[in-house]
Amino acid sequence: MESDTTEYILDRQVGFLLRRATQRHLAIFATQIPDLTPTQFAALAKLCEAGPESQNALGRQTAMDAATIKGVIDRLRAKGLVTAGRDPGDQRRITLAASSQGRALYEARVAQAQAVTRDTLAPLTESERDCFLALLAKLT
Amino acid sequence: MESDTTEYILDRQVGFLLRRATQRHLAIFATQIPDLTPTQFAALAKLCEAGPESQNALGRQTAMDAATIKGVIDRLRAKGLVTAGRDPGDQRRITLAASSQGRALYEARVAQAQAVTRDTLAPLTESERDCFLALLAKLT
DNA sequence: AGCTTATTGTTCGTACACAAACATAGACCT
DNA sequence: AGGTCTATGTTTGTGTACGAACAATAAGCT
Repeated sequence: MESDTTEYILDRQVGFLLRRATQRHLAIFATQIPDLTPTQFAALAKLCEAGPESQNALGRQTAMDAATIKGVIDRLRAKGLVTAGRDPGDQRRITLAASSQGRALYEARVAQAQAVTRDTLAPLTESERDCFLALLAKLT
Repeated sequence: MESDTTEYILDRQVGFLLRRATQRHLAIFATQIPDLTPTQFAALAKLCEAGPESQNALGRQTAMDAATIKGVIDRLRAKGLVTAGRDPGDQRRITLAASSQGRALYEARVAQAQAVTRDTLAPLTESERDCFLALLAKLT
């Protein structure tokens, strides 16, 4: 039996499906939380949940490289949601913390953020959801 | 029993996992196919598999909006992989086709492109793979 | 102390991704 | 024919993403 190894079916490639699922997810996120992007929310959430941190360390925890986290933090600082100061013990470090405004906004949006995950997974049944998340986590 | 509805665990949100899985996939793609990006390859592949098409139509088939597909096609044209001409029947349309160079490059890379999907799904077992792809396709 | 190496943050260049506003061209309808 | 609606492509602006190169600082080693 000759299998069609030469045929490339775009719609069956993981990358393509991942891209489409991400597109849908981003649309859902933008609907639920119009005033923050997913990465901005992730950074703010980490600062609120885990406390002050250096910029690079925060980037590592939120899976953003140094160049990316910089842009995200710049925008959060411009919005007054995050404050920054030099670390007295290490002159290279910038210590970041959520401002009171940032914390308030975070707390006001957590419920919607959880709704985003719910809505994104809505096409799946309860058990499919668990299965999907477990498998997705393995591809990290 | 009080459930922690207020706690937001980043690492359990679909969006975060999708982003990380995508990051890993992009890294694998860049290793296997350094001379094209995933979107560029997708556009080229569609043109090779499905034949000439208008720019917007190609965008729809590859899940890119008009602004995005334009940039992708501009870069493919700059590399000489895609040729473009006005549609005689509809003066708005740009008819795109893979050049002979483009077709040759595509054929030389299909095997690697399939390896990308294989490598990306490598952490999963055979049956997990099918399950995952089926569920992922539902979130589209 | 002096040298080396690693870490932190910045900047630049490239490439998606989408919203919004725009110009042009077809299609349709009365 | 004239008017409306839709489709096609372009442009601009904002926001991720990442690689590469860089300066400043810290840490470790001899």
